Amino acid sequence: MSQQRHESTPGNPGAAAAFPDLPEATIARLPEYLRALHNLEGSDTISSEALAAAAGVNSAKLRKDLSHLGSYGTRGVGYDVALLIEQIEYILGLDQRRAVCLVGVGNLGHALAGYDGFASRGFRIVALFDADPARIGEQISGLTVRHIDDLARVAAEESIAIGVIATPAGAAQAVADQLVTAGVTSILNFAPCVLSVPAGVDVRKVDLAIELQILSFHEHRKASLTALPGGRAPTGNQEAVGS
Amino acid sequence: MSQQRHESTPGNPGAAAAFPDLPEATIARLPEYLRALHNLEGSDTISSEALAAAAGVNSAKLRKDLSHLGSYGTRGVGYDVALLIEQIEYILGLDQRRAVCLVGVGNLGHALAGYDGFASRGFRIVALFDADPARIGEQISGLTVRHIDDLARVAAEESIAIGVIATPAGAAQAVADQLVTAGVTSILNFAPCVLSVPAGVDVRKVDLAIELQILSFHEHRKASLTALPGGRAPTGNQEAVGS
DNA sequence: CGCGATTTGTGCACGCCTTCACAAGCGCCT
DNA sequence: AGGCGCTTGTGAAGGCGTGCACAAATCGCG
Repeated sequence: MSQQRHESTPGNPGAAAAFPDLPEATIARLPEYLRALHNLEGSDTISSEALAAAAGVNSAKLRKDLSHLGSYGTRGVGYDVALLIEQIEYILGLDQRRAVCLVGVGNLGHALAGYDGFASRGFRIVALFDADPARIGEQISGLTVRHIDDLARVAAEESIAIGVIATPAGAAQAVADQLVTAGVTSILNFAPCVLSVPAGVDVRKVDLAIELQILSFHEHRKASLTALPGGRAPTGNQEAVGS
Repeated sequence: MSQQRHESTPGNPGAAAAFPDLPEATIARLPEYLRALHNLEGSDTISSEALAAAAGVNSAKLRKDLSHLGSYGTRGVGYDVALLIEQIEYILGLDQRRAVCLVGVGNLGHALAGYDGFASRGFRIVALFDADPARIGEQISGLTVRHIDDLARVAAEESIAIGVIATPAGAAQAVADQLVTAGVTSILNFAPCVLSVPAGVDVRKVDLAIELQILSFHEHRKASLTALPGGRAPTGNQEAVGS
């Protein structure tokens, strides 16, 4: 897919030693490994074959990914589950339980605010914002919706570095600008539009409709293949987003 | 990230002519081009440079992508907006307004059921299912929540080929099995787990927490770089999921 | 009609990622 | 202590995707 880094990655040998720059593809898989590992707690060690199966990837790929983190496996035995969890969580910075704010408590934002998958995997949603005066003050999952103009103040107080945009597309760029001004340096964008941000700010985009459209393409292709003389039903895919 | 096709792609020259097999990376970008094009309706033609900017990609990449569909541009002029929209929608199979069902109307499923981005981009959510008896009969966005056991019957009646799973992880595999049995051949999975499906069924996964974890990694990296002597603030990323 | 400006379509080279295959290392059992 | 089986870690090859740079083609204008 289409992950890319526009990073210049300047030569920085000191930093490289302290913080190995992992391939982007590897980083995208680490959370998957972590989830699989958490399901395996109780086991002491696990082989690359078993962990790869649990994470839905090739075992060679898994070993290469983990080798980039250092050697946390024992030949003939496997990987130490607890140690590996600790290492991956450290690399991903999850041990800090980062503060996250969410802007836009409409249909989707409402659900995200209550999504317990964030809390259970290393994040704290600490503030909700919206521009609609009618929504200010509303209580959602123990948080009070605040006005977007309070963003800068609250972000500073709570040391918020990550922001989630769940507004309509039309408002997203303005919100992104406000987030950047407030010191946020990572943005997860659910609005279907391209955001323009200064260097040093990371943006990841999730577009729910795009995923369906990709599936629709494969449906269309499957249908046109089976409809043709000599056409064969294709074998299945298992794809993951994010990467 | 980690998009991959486990497709065997058998030699099928007849089908290849009728339905060119596009690179997976290209397919993942087509929806993005389509969205940008819809924002440009009113213009007659558009250059690859302008469209690429609107879609957030490189212009050479855009031209190469579109060239895979055939020649719908005119040198010296640009691409015909209306024609390109029509072509991309055809390739993606969106002109059929595919029926989609959603299983799991909890926190996230509720939001997805009401998400208008699906309807506005070529899909019809025609049925909602849940296993919880307390939820059966509930009205959401004009649809009635039905029991999961009705899935096979409804799927056949409505010709549903795409299913969305928004259940807890523990229930996802069982739901996937039921979807497959009901004839669904494409699944969009929001549950944080790996699904096992037979050949011929496509699965795409969206894990909201994973996206945050990837951002967290970059935050961690940025922090460790700036803290080091000689460390430099890195330049910004703009990444897209999906592909 | 011819020329220049503009934009598409693409050959090519480079780099990243994946996958295979195997050497190196570890533990257990005798 | 030695050997055997198992698993990790990695070298190398191949494939895919990206982006540059340019040739080919079209339009408009004089």
